[in-house]
This record gives sequence, C-alpha cells and structure tokens, in this order.
Amino acid sequence: MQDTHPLLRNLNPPQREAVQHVKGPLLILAGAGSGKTTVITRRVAWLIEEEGVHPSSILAMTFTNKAAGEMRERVQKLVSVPTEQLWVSTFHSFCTRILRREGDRTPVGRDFVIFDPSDQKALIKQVLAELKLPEKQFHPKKVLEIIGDWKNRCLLPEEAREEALDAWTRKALDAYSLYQTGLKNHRACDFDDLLLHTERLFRDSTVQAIYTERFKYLLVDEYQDTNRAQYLLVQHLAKHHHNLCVVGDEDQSIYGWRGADIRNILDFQHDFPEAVQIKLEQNYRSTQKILDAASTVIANNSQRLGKTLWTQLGEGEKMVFKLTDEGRLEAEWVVDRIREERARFPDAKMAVLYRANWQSRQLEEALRAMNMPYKLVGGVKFYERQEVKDLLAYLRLLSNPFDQVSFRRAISSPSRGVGPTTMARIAAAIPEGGTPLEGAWALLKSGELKGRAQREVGKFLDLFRRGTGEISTTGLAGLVRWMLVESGYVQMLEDEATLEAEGRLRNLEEFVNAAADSESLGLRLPEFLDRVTLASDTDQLEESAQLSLMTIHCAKGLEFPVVFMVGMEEDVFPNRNARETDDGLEEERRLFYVAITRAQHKLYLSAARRRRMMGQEMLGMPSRFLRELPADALETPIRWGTELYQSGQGAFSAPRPSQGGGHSVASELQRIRGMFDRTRTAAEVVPESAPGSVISLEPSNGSWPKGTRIRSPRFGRGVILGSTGSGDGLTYTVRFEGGEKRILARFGMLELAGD
DNA sequence: AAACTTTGGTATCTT
DNA sequence: ACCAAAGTTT
Repeated sequence: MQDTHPLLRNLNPPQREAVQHVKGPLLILAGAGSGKTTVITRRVAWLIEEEGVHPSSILAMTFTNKAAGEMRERVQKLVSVPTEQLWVSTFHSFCTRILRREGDRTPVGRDFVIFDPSDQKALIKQVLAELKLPEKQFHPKKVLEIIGDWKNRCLLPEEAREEALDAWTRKALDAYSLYQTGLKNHRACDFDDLLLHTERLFRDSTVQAIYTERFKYLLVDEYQDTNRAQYLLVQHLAKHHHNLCVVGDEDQSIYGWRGADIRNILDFQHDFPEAVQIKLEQNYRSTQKILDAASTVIANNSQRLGKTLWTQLGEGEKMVFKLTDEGRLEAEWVVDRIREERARFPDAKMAVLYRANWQSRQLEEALRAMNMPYKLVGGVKFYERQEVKDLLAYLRLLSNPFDQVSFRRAISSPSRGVGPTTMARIAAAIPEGGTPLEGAWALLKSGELKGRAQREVGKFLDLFRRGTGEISTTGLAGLVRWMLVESGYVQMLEDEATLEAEGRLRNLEEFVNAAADSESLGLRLPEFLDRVTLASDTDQLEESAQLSLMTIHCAKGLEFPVVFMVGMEEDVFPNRNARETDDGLEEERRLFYVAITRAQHKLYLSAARRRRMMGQEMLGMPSRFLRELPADALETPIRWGTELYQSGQGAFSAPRPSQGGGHSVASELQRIRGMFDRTRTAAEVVPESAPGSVISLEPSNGSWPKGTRIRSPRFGRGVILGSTGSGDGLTYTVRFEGGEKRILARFGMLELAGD
C-alpha cells in the first residue's frame, strides 16, 4: 500500500473511482455517512494536482456557506497551490457574485439589496393593499408561497399567466407582477430572484460563454435538493464540456416544499446518458443497528434509486424508545438520559432533534432547570431579531437609498412621530426615479410637517447626509457603532431599562463584533450586508457545543455520537400538513431517515401521549414511523397498549371546553395540572419556607430588599418584588401600577420613594 | 395623528 | 405561545 497515491489513501474502490474520474458527467450516489466530503475534496484536489487544472476553472456548489468554507479549507490542505481562486459557494452566493458583476443587464442593476423573508412580507403587504386584496383571503404568506413556486420554476409573471387558472391564482399573479415592480423600484432581490435573474442572464449566449469557458469543471453537492432554477443554471454551465459531477442521495431529499425536485437526481442519467454512476454504500459513521433501522424505514419509499448501506463498525447498541405521559416529562426523560450518557462518555457531543422549532421550548426549560448548558441552533435567527433588523435597515438604507422597506423601518424605530399618514405623504413626494429620502426632503421643504415630525425627520435626513461621509472615513465596525449612537437607537434601548432591552444591546454589541470580523477580512458595507443576509443557521453552529438542539433540517450533514429524536407522534412527525399526500409522506420518511442516520453510536426516540400545542392540551398517537422500525433494532418492543391509543384511527385532539360539553380527558388533566402549577407559584412567593431550594435568594449585597418602595422616571411608583443577579446584571422585579416589570439596576435610575 | 393596550387569529422545515 | 390588527388613550 505504500505506493498508493496520497489522494487515494484509505479510500475504498468506489471512492477511488470517484476521485479519479475527470472528464464527462458523473453521478455520485452517496449514502449517509459514506465519506462523501472526503471524496469530493479529494476529487477537487485530484483535478488540481494530477490533472493540472487551475483552481479558478473549478466551480463547486454547496448547500451552506459553512460547508463551502470547510471544503475550501480541506482542499487547501491537500494541494500545493493557493485555492483563493477556487469558486466554492452556495447557489445563492454564487448568483449574488454573478449579479454584482453582470447585473447591469438585470432589472435591479448591480447595487441591489437582498430582501429576506420579513422584507418580502412587508413588500407583499404593500402590494396587496394597493391591489385592494383583503389579507383575510390573500394571506401574505400564502401569496409569497405561490410566488416562490413560480420563481423556483423560473417563471416570470407573464409566463406564469399562461397556466394561471382559478380566480384566486389570477389575483395572486397580479400581486406577483406588482411585487416584482416593487422589488425593481427598491433595487432589491429576494432569495429566489438571485437564482431567477442569474438564470435569465445565462440564457444570453455571450454571458453564458464567459462562464462556461471559465468554469471547466463543475461540482454540485446535495443535488437531490436542487430546484428547477438551480437545475437550469447547472445545465447552462455544463452545456458544452459536460464536466459535471453531481453528488447526492435521493433518500435525503427533504426540501421539496421549497421547490427542490427529487427528479433532478433521479433523472440525471436521462439528462446525460453518458454519465458514469458510482454508489458509495459503505457507511463510516454508524453502527449496524442504526443502519438497520434507517434501511428498513426508507425501504417503504417508492421514489428511490436504491442503495444498501453497510458498516464495519459492529452491531452497536440498540435504540431506546420511551413513551411518556406528557411533553414536560418527555423533556425531563431526555435530560436524564443526557446526564447518564455524559457520565458514560464525558466528551461525546449530543444532539436533540425535532421536527419543528416550537418543540425546543420544553427541552430548553428542562435543561435550564437542571443548569445544563446547550446550544440552540436555528429558531429565531440572530440576523432576524428585531433590533438587528432595525440596525440593518439603517445600514441598508445607507448602502442603497432606494430601499423603501428599510426606510420605513429605520424611520419608525426609534419612533420619530412618523406614522402611516406621514409615511404615505412621504411616499407620494418621492420624485420620479428618486429615493424615499428625497421624498422626505421634499415634504420637509414644503413645510407641511409640523412639530415633532418636522424636527425628527430633519434630524433623520441629516443623519444620512452625515452617514454618507462616514462610510468613506470610518471603518465598517466604526460605521456601525456610529450609526447605532447617532440614530438614537442605543439611547432608546437604554431608556427602556428593562432586561429585554439589555439583551438587545448585547445582541447589537455582538453585531458590531461581526462587523469588525468582516472588516478584518477586508469587506466593505455592501459585501458585509450580503454576507449577513445569506448567512444560514448552521453557518453559526459551533462545533464545540457539547449539546445542540435543532430541527432535523438543520442537522443534515452533521453527525453526533448520541442523538435524541423527540416528538415521535402523528401530526407532529409526520407533520400534520404532510400526511395528506404520498409525496409529502415520503418526504417526511426521508426526514426520519436523515434523523436516524445522524447517530453514530446511540439513538433515543421519544413520544408523549399529551402535549400542549397552540395553547391547548392535545392527545396524540404514536408516529406511524415507529411501526416501521425493525423490532430487533430496539432495546424493548414498543408498547401500544393504552386505551387511548387503541380507540382511534388517526390522532385526535381533545374537544375544546367551549364546543364539547362535559369533562374531556384533556380538560380534566389541564385542571389538575393548573392546580399543581398554582401550588408551585405559592411556594415561590414564600421562599423562607424552602431554604436552599432551587429558587434561591441572591445575597442582598447592596441591593434593595423586596418590599422596598421605589420610583422610576419611566414607570412611576413601584414595589420591589425581588432581584436576581449582581453587579451589572442586578435586575429587580418591580410591581408598578401598570403591572410587573423586570428592570436592570444599572439603567433603571430607580430611587427610593420619598414618603 | 401617534403611541400604547388588548384581543384575536394562527403555527413545518429554510437558502 | 406568539405576532399582528383593532381599539383606546394622549
């Protein structure tokens, strides 16, 4: 073996074949944990080192920005030349780059902003109002969904018109048309536009030629999750040389709802009849029991090319399933098992997976009660937090003054006395082809604004006048800090003096840090804004976290020695909305397959008979997927045997107290639980009775004891109910006339009430 | 005319 | 349990 080429070392035969394949189309069907990343990085290295391909001739598409960064790093370690010119990115980042270069030919030019979903929503609402379409019938979300469908299929409004049939869809199409006009006026692209516009661009043979000549070798990872637009982009780029390597696993296709088309991978050999197909079936991640479970489950799907995973890692431990009575108990059970596993394997990284983000809450509560640190991935994303979005609105407006959505957002926080009416007048005052700032300026000059609005709008315009100067003189982080202070945003939060405001200030500090990081990479404001908007959840995942909580979607591509899959109930998983169609159900099953195959050594599954969902106690049935697990992969057989579960065919919810008379099981349980909750609250009010309990009294070093009467400049008179933390973190709970508030001592400017 | 408060409706997954 | 619209107050 000593004469093996270093790039082929430790590879099995199909892996070697894949690495050494150079010319022509190649389909790599990579099962979960089959060493896919190793193979594609080595293959890129092989092209560079052995075939003498210049890194700038290679284009690799990954699913996340993080994956892109890792891939570049890993390739760099394998080759002797610098890899800066290697193009590795997500489809969206790639398209952004292209549009920034070639964008003069698109409706939005080169200096567009990227609209995230909340911007999209703001815009579509304006459009619906303009078209007088009631939001009751035309849910902004639904309309955006169908627009997204069209875009993902590369259909512009005129093209979609040919297939629009029913009245609702026709109206939605009108909205699409106006929405695109709106984006154009704002010089903005939504996520889908990035792909759509780039695909249009590549239809032009001269533009296409530039890039097909440049990128002689293409690699697309996660090919099973590409949509029509991405598919067409790939076709354009590979049209002449056919040096296209796609990697994927049809069993892990889980983005159908976002337009991904599993047929792209199923039909690859139809698109490229000369394609070579390689299957990677040896799994290096999981033990046999886990693979057995995964294989048995996925065998129930029909849309497959078919693979048989095998491993040399041995039998391994059986999976454990636990059925608990209630969601809280399920969370507590998970926490107990985590502690056990931690005792067994102190360094093992673990993950708790769930179908939807709302399921994380109960887990978080249980973990916090036990003081166990964890990392929550996804959920409310950092860059989508209100304060961060507000700050971004200022920065985006600075970078692109046409962006009216950002204008609205920036001018209303902190509030400047500009409400809907004044806003409409500003919008009306925008000169043809002008910016909202010019509109505000025109209105101000006309003298129609009075009092506070006049003063504040003047200051606001001045802020941006000065801001344009700051861009050239101050660094990125300095600019961000300048904007925070000069806009009055920091002042507003400090005045609030609540715990929540303190958290927001901390997030903004974090944002300034991110800006400083980007600055050190040489990024300027526009690039920084792109980066921030295109950042994904998993990009921020710290590998170091010992315990991570995330959705299955977020966990794709990751592995953990110990995995917990919670909420194995009908209507939760498979999700209620997916159970209607076969396709939906198959995708849910693939999702389960992805969840199972994240586990290296041990997999725990759990369900709860009862769970609070949307504020109501719901009774659930165990997930149908549990029935698909092979009995001998489980430690103990799954017991179905309670009356509740035998009684119904599908899941059912307890009747609401208002609709069904009498006492349903759920309402009864809710009452009992409510009593329990009250008892606990009572104990908290009298902490003396429970010395050394979980609810501990902080030592009152320099803090006011409870019962102290104080006065706050903001909220008036109040009584201290208690305090937590110390030093800068010292926080009082105060009951004011208007209700209870948590107030930071540092900012609250509390003083003893005189009398 | 804006800002604050309450109520009512609605919830997958995400680049 | 959360967010957004209607209702209410200044």
